[in-house]
Amino acid sequence: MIEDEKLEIRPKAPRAVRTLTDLANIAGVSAGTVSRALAGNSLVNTKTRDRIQALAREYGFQPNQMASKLRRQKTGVIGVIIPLGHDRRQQISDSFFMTLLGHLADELTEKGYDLMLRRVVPERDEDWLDRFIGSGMIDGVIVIGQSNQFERIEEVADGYLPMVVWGNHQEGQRHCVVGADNRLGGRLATERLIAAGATRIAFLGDTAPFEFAARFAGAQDVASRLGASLRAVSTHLSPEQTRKEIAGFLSRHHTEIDGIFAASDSIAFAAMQELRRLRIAVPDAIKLVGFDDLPIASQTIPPLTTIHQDIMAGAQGLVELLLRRLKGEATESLVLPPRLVVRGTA
Amino acid sequence: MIEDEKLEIRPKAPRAVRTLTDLANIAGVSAGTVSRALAGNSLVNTKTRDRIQALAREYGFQPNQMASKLRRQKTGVIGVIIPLGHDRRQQISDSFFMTLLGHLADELTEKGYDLMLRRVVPERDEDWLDRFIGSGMIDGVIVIGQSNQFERIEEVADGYLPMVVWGNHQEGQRHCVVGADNRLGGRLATERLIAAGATRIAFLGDTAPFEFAARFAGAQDVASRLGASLRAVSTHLSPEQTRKEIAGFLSRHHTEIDGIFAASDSIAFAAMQELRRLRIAVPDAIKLVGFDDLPIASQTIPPLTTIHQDIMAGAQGLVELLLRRLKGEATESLVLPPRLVVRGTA
DNA sequence: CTGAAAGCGCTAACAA
DNA sequence: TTGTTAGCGCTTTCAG
Repeated sequence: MIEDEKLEIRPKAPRAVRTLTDLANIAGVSAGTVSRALAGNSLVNTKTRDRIQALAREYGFQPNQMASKLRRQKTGVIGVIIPLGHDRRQQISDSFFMTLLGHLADELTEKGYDLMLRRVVPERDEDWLDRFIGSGMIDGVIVIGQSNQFERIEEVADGYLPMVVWGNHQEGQRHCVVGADNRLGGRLATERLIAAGATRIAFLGDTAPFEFAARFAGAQDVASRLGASLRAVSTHLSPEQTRKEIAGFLSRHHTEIDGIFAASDSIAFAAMQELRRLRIAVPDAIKLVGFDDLPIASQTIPPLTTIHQDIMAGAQGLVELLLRRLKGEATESLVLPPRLVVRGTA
Repeated sequence: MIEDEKLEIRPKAPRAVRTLTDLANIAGVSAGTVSRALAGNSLVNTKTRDRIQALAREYGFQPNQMASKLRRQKTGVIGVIIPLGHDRRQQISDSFFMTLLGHLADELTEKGYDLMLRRVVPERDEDWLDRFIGSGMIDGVIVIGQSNQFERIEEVADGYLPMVVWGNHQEGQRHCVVGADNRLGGRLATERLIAAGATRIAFLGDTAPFEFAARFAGAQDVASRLGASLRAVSTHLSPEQTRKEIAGFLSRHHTEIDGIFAASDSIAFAAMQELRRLRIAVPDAIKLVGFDDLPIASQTIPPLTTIHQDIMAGAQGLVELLLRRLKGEATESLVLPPRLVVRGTA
């Protein structure tokens, strides 16, 4: 008899205690009570609660999240999606977006949410956003960058509240966005170039994405007002391609300009390198201003004059607005003030 | 009567078709059939399958993943966890890790998995890894960086197969790791410094993490063999703190050295900046070699001589090994060859 | 304060 | 080829 019992018990031993019911049996209570105890529910006797929690720790028990999420109809997970729209591989602001992502992870963790990350190529999948939202895996979504998907995002926003987007704010748009005032940033950058003596300015960067378009628009505002000439040199595709296009433009047309407004720091770095290769002095022959203020911006030689974006404030804003939307509030967009950081290139 | 019926039906209308059963009712079949049709199960009649799929599209129906995952006992999600161990804020290789993360996202997506990201401070939560694994939310886990958690990871590896770690390979370790041969990288870097004329070398970086320790060990191998002196200048805590420590060391001791092996490119950049501030010529007075070969490394002035790590190959290796482990295979670790890239600093 | 019971929405035997 | 049925493991009324 004793042997039989052993034989029956053994097979169970290795798999330990996997379910609420397992633990309930050990504790001599019902599954419901265990559930309440583990949730810290005040309806349960303090003693039993402590006892069950101790047991759970002892057996390394953790409730199955899938079951819990299914039952409670919420997941505790926020989706973060990066559309790689106008560009196959990670676009220019890549480094910027990745830093933003890091802060988002910290911020969400602090608020008790998990983060599900997805990178998509919208061209390959029309329903990239609906699919993520409708997957039932996330309670809300943060979109990093509007890419060339402004319209798609607008459509989704009409029927789905818990979504916040990092990007540019357009007059009258329907989706909730957090981002710098790109147009103002463009103005600040261009004013600086002109103040430093530039009169013939080139804007370097893809003008298709709204963020960049706004930066260019800001540059136009100022250039036309202050009588400087401004031309857009639109780059395309991959970072390598961008680099080539910049190199091509500079080698052919550098004599026609005396100032560069780079749509991002990454582009500014590429331009600096090319200017150096061409032995064109920065800022003496050509002034240069970037955008983003990546950590590395202060470490180039000469250090890069650029427009600072507060990434951490951005991440906090995204999360805070999303949490409010999760509660059903319809929030306003948040436009963060950019700041000119004068260093050595203009 | 008719009014009553309306009143009962209305409230349901707005929420459209939310479950398999809803769609089954519309299609006039059973939930089981819908499930099979949507899964592309070949057991279902081609006609009904197409009809149901069309209906699903029409109504924008997507099956609830939580229910599916619970039922199938697998989630289709891979956890990616970044332990911030020896350091509160993102440690030195931050930029490197973030790039790795980007490639991981692409790689996992391609294999049909979703990615759940979590950053943790192990000191605050002893069970950081068990908790993630035991959450029931992920099928497997990729740990980015061993940080100071080598032992913890080893323990977990004993009882949990589907885990792969980015980091350093130690003789006889039990967890499956993917990473560069850091010791070899350290040797290559130091050989280069000495070949460039350095004889008194400083290693800059926190030697606590195994990856960095191995890089330092490689440096020791070479220094002792080739008769160069080598000292470790261990940095700590945050990037800002690191920067201060580097500045402190250099301003006090720069005359005592003629070569620097920086544990990462980020550290190398900080050192370059400080050297420049002190008006110490690189590479004339002090040679400098980094580690990682971040994209920006080629853009500093002078461009950084460094040890190249193939990040994409690393990401692919991590995912491939994990998928094999998911199938029950016990895989070997993967050690990637580092490569010296000679540029302008040594 | 605790137990019993009814599902959350889906999938996979098992029947038909 | 399709329908029926029995849960996956958890939470939460509703009783007691």
